[in-house]
Amino acid sequence: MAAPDGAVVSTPGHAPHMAGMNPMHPAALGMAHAHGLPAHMSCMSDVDADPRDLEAFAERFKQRRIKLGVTQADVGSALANLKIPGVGSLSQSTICRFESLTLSHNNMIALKPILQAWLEEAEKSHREKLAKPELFSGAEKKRKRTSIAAPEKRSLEAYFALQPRPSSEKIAAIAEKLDLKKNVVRVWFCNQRQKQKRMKYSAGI
DNA sequence: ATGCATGAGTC
DNA sequence: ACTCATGCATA
Repeated sequence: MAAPDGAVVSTPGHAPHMAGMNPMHPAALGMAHAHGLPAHMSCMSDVDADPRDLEAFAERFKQRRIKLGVTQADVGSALANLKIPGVGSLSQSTICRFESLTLSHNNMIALKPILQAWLEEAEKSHREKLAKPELFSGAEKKRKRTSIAAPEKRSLEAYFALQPRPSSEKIAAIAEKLDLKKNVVRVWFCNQRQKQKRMKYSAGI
């Protein structure tokens, strides 16, 4: 259950990505600074939502979403109906991560205005519940998810602690040692690094 | 809710 | 080859 109704979606098999998160992303333009902070930081960014606001919003968002009896997946697909330029649908995963703040700060800031817009629309038309026509249900290619066993995972974490960015050669060596595909190891390191940058556990915020 | 994966944009 | 936003599949 993905693409709601091949409307704004350009590529038939894939939802539009939010290509590069520019500090001036169109979707993030509507939110300026809503707090009365005395600006005296060296670098001035128009779009600076501090973590408190994001945290508060994410929480209210989830609470109201549930109040409306809407699932994370519902929100994701409903976003396409907002017809916001450059904004298509999102997955349950992303909505979930937004609510739990497990996204990068920049990602949170880019998504906030979009989800805020949806929330307002949803609460406004609370009475007139619209039926979503589920268009396709074809049986497509199933991606398989490799599962790294605990022992291997522990080794990877140990390597990561020593060297978060191993060279290609090093990755190959690790892969062979753990009997894993080199690509699996490479992706694991990428994901591990990305994990460190997620909002909730990031230091300095 | 979260692990592994993809793809666009960069460097 | 990496980062970043994002998602399918699965626990």
